[in-house]
Amino acid sequence: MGLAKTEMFTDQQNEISLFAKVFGHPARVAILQHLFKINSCVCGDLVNEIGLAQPTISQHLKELKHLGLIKGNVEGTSVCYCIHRENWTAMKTVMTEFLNQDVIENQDCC
Amino acid sequence: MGLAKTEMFTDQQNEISLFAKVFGHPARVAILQHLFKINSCVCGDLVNEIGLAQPTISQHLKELKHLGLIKGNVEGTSVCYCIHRENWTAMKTVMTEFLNQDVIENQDCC
DNA sequence: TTATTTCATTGCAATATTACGATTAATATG
DNA sequence: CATATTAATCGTAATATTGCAATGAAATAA
Repeated sequence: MGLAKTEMFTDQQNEISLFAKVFGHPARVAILQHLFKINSCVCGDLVNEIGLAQPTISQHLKELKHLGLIKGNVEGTSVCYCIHRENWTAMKTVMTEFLNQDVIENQDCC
Repeated sequence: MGLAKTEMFTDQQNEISLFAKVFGHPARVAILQHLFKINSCVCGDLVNEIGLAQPTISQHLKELKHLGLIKGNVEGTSVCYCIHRENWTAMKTVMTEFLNQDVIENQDCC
């Protein structure tokens, strides 16, 4: 049914999977890396930078904004985007805790 | 259309998105957390533990195994699963580098 | 006003994902 | 042997995702 049964899982598990899902497309990874790299707002050149059509980029930006990872500000006829640093840090805490579950060596039994 | 244009992105960007995608479903997050929690192999009770049907769990396990994050070993009529700790650590390096991009405060311009 | 620019939205086609019933394969047990 | 147990695979339905052409909305420029 193409539909995750979220009610069977904890809020934490659903939150982790939502953050992970938004990173699950290379275009969104590329957009975020570019925003970090220029370390300020980007106005307009993301379409040239990434190489997908303008409506496609706009859709990816919408998803990133919906999760709160970026901010968008209208600036004349263009819109400036940048990382939402507070929310990024909060997301990082959640994801890092998941990734850092104890990895005890020589406990493998398979 | 329904298909990511991976050839437009770097290997690193594609790798990050592949790891993220597998974490993009709460059932797979729950499976991994359970494997870490018991800190050994689990034989069979994942279906009871997670609450989805057996073919569904089997499919999620297949994806985790395909990415190398878990190991499966046949043990009589059942199969034991556990975290592939080496590969988990390698994955963690890639993901942590992505998450830890510099977050410099007071640089926001929007 | 009439372009022009920039980005969002709509609508659609192609593909992917999720879930599970039915079945199969493999091993164990009586 | 026959039967149970366990998990993978097949097939399919429902839904989600991706990508873009066409269009729309809002601000600016001529």
